[in-house]
Amino acid sequence: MSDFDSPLGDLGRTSPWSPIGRDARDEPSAVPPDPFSCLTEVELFADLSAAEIDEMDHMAPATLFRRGQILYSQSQPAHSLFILKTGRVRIFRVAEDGKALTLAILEPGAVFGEMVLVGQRMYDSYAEAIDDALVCQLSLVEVERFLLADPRIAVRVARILGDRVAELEDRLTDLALRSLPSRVAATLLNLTRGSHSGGPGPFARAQQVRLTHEQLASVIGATREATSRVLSDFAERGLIRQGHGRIIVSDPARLFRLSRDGG
Amino acid sequence: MSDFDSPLGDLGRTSPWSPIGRDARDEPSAVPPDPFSCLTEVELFADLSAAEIDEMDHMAPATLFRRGQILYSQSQPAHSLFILKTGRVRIFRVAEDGKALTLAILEPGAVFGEMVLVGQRMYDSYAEAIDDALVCQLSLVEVERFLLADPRIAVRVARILGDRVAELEDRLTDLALRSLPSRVAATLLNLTRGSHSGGPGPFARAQQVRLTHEQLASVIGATREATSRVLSDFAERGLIRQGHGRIIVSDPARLFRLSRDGG
DNA sequence: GTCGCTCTGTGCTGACGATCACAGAGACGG
DNA sequence: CCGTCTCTGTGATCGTCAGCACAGAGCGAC
Repeated sequence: MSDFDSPLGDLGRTSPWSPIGRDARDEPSAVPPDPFSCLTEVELFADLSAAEIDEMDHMAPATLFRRGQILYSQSQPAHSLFILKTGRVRIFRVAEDGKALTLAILEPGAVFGEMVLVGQRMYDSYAEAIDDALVCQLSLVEVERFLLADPRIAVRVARILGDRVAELEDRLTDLALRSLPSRVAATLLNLTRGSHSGGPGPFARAQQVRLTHEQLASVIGATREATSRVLSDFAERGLIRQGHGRIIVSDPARLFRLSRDGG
Repeated sequence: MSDFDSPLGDLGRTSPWSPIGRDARDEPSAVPPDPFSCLTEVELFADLSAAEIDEMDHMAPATLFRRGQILYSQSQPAHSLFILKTGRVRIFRVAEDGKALTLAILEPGAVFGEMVLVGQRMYDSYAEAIDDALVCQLSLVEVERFLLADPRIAVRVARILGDRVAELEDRLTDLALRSLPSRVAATLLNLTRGSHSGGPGPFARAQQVRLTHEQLASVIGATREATSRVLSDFAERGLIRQGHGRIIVSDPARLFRLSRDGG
């Protein structure tokens, strides 16, 4: 029951950052006493009154997922809206051969599972905690009652989806038209600026990307090896600095030029 | 004034299906006497009453764009919502080196330029008439007054954008994880099913894709030559039949298998 | 410390697809 | 019909990146 019934073969655990071998056998711990708000500071709900937020908070239990745990998958699809409180979550898909592509890396304050809001199922996608992550869930029923009825929120949903469309179009053209070095550069810049996700931070922190080469490769759509080679090159040229599991962008301007010149 | 002021170099007209050399120097003809409705049969407006539709129709002048004409571009961005009445339109982007990727091929009944609804500009994207195309335009001001205020419409906008997100995620994973033959197969299937776009037809016509290899290649994110080779192979295997500028899908089932097996 | 792990660097090989370069084949306009 | 265009087929070459294999490097645990 805890194993995937996905069409994936029984590949070794060497498969790069794909979910095989890391199922959710450990029950996510329901966070016991949590009278803290899941909804404040999240842009989606910015229009709600304090009373409304309060009411919804009671319906949104917080759950702690440990690093590596799967929040949902094909075999266990989600029927709720998620709000990421702390930690990071990645959304990804897996091909028949076990290779994975990361669709998004979410920071605190992000809302995901939005597809249930507009009646789509989330095709084949997985969500996994990158760090230990505290997540609030709103069941579909409440979501419909509260959100879709409210025009202000519907507009916000549209805006969020619009942003997502723009981002996906960017990534699609990058993948189709740009060289690997360009995509690495572009992705690094995105991930540093990416801390705008409605998070509580006043503005972007240090230009630091806390990902391994493997994780980054899965966002870019390339192998770990190729990505490592590009990053080493960038480091030699002084564009970035590296340290296990983190990459510091030291010359964003030059990286930006590189991302558009075609590498 | 009629030439692009984009960063594109002056490439020869050999460049594949990119906008160079095909500007909109011919003024689009305003269709003179057109008391016909732009909005009926378009799902976005399904919730409006007959009177409301009538009122909006008066604000949406129809314009005829000839095959090859550009409806908008970076240099001439659009600030309106478009409704495609007849003909086909493609949305595409162009990289610095002149290579283009087609983001969407729109059929009659499609609404585009939706990004203005949610406050984004349409980054770098072009729209071009594939055939002679009749298009209605709603200026941003009216759009805001009528649409965003109406919760029913806001929800529909969200739904359309949600569909678009799902489609883009599919294409992104295909491009990242699948071989060229797989993508060709998947794209052909998408384009035959794609005739559901709210068009007036009772149901999908013949399983026919009216595109040249070049046009298809630009959707897939590959070169014309590579695409041609794959298509020839498919034809030999009896999966499709070909005729200048059109491809008939004769064995969808086998194509579907091919699209998932990795080629 | 020292074992074990993940993370990173790097060489080699091969395959897929881009690129270049034509040649034949339909379509279309006079 | 005949010339011109666009569309398609196909060969040859070349570069990029995937795939594999392994070695060293940092980090945590005990």
